Amino acid sequence: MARNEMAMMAEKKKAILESTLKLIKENGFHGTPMSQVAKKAGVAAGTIYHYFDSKDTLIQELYTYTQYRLLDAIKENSREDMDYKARFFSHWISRCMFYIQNPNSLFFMEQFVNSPYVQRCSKEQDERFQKEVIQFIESGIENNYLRPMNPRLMRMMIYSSALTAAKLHLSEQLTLSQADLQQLAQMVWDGIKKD
Amino acid sequence: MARNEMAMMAEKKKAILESTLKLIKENGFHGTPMSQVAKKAGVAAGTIYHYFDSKDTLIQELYTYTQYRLLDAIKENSREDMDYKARFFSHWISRCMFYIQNPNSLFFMEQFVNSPYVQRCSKEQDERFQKEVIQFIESGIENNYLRPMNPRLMRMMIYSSALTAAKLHLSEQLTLSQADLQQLAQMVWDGIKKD
DNA sequence: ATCCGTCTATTGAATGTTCATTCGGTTTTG
DNA sequence: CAAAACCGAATGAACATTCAATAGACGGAT
Repeated sequence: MARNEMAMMAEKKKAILESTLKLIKENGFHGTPMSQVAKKAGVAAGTIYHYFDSKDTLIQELYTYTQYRLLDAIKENSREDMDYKARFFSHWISRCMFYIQNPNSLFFMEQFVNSPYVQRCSKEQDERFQKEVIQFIESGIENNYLRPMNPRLMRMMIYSSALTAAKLHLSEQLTLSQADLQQLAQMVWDGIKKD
Repeated sequence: MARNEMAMMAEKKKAILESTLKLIKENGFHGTPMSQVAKKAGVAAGTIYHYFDSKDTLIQELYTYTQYRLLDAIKENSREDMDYKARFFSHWISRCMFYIQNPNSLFFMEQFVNSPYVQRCSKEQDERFQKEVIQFIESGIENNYLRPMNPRLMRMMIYSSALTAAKLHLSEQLTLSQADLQQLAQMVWDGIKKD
């Protein structure tokens, strides 16, 4: 069993991260004591401190972990051979679906980015996550698909609409079908496209 | 000094609310002990409990308080005699400006709505705040200004874009001029208008 | 194959701190 | 003078973090 040594470790660390995610969604940053995280993850309280320096660190890492899972989900559905509009639709819908399918992640991220934690977080890391999307938007502007506009601003408009749609789907009974998502993506597209 | 009895009381209560707002923006829900709130508000810890049953209640009331201030700010700029598009622009820009001018409120509200507090909050109250906007949107659809679409969804799209723009303005150095706001409102309008 | 020593992973009770809330008393108001 | 507003030290619970002790894994020596 030499080879799953790492896997075992990763499993336990992952269990801690996932438990934290779920508990924070349910009870918020406050209201989720380390003791509960430990219990839910099936480890002792002390074990958490083997993997994370502190509660703050745990939460910071949880944010990074969630970001990666979101990016992976988006990339999975995108193909190089699609035209620009199709790639935009794919990106927007993937993002929205990820939020819908991972409500714990959604609420955690939202709490995180609006909390003082985010200020303690490195800017560089955030830049890295943003870069790809910004470039995609910039190329859209250059090639006259999109109206000329600050790419960061446009990026935020795209993000927030996906986020909002997902929240609405989750909060109320307003079930969004695949067709609804298409319509929404269309709406956002109409807002940012050239002409 | 008979007449400002209420005013005095209100002043102290208001001081508590405002202090809480500021501290939560800076330190989050956790990280703002009642003792600090008291200190910043210039009252004793016990006094807070004269006005609010508990910390939870304080935060709930703070949310309501903030909602009212936002609504007032929006109504102030809107006139009955404007045409539909102008009223939409006014609403969107007022909302965005309120967020920009009241960052404490913005971050508090965002933290609140993504926290478990909101679930303990009465649905009815939220409905009441929403009703006016929903009606405005419904009338827009009926009169063929807006594309037919679930008004709640459309409302969220409008909200989130204003919110997002304000966040961007506050977070980065990307200063949004009045012209930028106009352009953004235009962009949202293009997304929701008929045709 | 068996033992040994070392390193890592894990445990959970103990520690010390922080904080929400209480309450008996004081001041202010009408 | 009675009621309301206000004070702030005291209380007790909750919590993050520590640490001494245990268990397990691995490599190398026999």
